[in-house]
Amino acid sequence: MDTDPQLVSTTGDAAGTERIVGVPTPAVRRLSLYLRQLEVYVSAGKATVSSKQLGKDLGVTDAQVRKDLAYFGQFGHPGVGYRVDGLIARIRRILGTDRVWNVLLVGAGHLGTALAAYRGFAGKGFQIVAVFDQDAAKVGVSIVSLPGRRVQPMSELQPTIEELDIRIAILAVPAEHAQPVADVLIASGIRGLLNFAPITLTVPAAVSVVAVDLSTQLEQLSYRVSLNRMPSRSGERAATS
Amino acid sequence: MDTDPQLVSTTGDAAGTERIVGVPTPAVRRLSLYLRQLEVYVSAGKATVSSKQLGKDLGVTDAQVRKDLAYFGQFGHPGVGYRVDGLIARIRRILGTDRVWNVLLVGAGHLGTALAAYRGFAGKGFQIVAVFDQDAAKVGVSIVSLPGRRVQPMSELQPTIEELDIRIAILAVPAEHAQPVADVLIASGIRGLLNFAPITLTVPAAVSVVAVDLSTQLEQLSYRVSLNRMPSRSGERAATS
DNA sequence: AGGTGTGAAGGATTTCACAGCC
DNA sequence: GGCTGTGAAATCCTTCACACCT
Repeated sequence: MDTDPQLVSTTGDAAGTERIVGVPTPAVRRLSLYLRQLEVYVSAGKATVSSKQLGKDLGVTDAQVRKDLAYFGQFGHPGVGYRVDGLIARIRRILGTDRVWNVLLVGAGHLGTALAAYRGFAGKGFQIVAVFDQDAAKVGVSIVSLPGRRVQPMSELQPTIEELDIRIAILAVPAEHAQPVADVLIASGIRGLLNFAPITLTVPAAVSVVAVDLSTQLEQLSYRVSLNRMPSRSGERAATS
Repeated sequence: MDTDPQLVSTTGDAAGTERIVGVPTPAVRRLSLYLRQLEVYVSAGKATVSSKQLGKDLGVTDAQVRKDLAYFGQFGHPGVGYRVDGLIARIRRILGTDRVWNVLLVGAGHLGTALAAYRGFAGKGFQIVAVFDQDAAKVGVSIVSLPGRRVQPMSELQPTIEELDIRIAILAVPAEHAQPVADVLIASGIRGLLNFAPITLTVPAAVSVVAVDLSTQLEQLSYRVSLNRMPSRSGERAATS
């Protein structure tokens, strides 16, 4: 058996994600979309929505919507649909965002500072509460949008993680540093990593990694656009992702 | 039949991507990973690699690697493995990155400027050649890393797209602007969109969208980390993505 | 021995279609 | 009439296992 306790992490998709009882990984991904759309309904004052409507707005079949939700319980009302408020609360509970997660960011380069300033996390249950960088030149720089906080040196990682009870970290460092930094983060108690470095991280089984490789995403676009160029026949639906 | 020619685009995953003859969408995603890893081998001076090795480095089975590649042709040599250089060339050809794509960026905010400065695109076949913004205050600002170029007003979109033969655009604008901007881009000839706005874009069938929603990615992490908290039994592989 | 390519088997996910409820 | 929840069927994707090559 070559079952290392240390194992690999790939990009974009859960290659070996521990899957809970019978819930398909894609269903969990769609849950986030449902939530996002439901929040649109709230600002539109819509109190209730059917699987058909929700599916149409998201490019998914109505049966898919119902199945996905049914994996987690019975949230709907026959003849009526789903109560928007209630469903939002249920999905947040499922995703674990019915509370606020303190998030740590490593890497105060261009991408890192953009992420630190990103307005979208608040209200979604995530708050970047600390920023670290290996580069002494960046340490001490104050963080816009985090009044009073400054970029900290890596030496302060462990105490900060413990003090602020941080479980999730965003990795926005150059590829060469990503694995060693990940190792330190994990040793300091981080259980989930959002990795922007274009490498495959190797992490223990108890740690989750979600990878965002921008070049990889553009490659997928390139592939699809190249296909559409001289197609056998044009599809009837939009490419999505 | 309610088959609108206009249809929806979702996040993360190809909900309705036109799929070519028998190639699973996940296989195409992995192609990008294979390519990335093969480039690592090149800098390590490795001339040849087996599906077993490549798979191990990426957290994928060897059979999966062989299957994925076999969808596109016969690239390997029994008893030897795959020639690294040759396979890189073949995959680039398949993904359409055996040439350089001119890419346009809309949105010169925090994220947009970070993307414009991102070093990783060059060498992957992508070059950001123009940056646009609706905000008059941002227009005219010069772009670091694109000497001589400045942020242009939306009015110059169409001529620039035509002049530079641009097919792919990155959307880094606020959610409210994303759909209208996408519409203009498409009307001006863009065929592929990398969308960072947290909304589902509706686009014609001939246009491809790849979506990157940062909050959504964190939600997936939140879900997995929450699971690992009080698990029935700890898995034996790392969560990946 | 070591390795690819691939049909066949096995699993996972999606879609169908319908009973039951409002 | 409209809508959910859900077994069953269909489809899609991954893994097995082996013929064949070097």
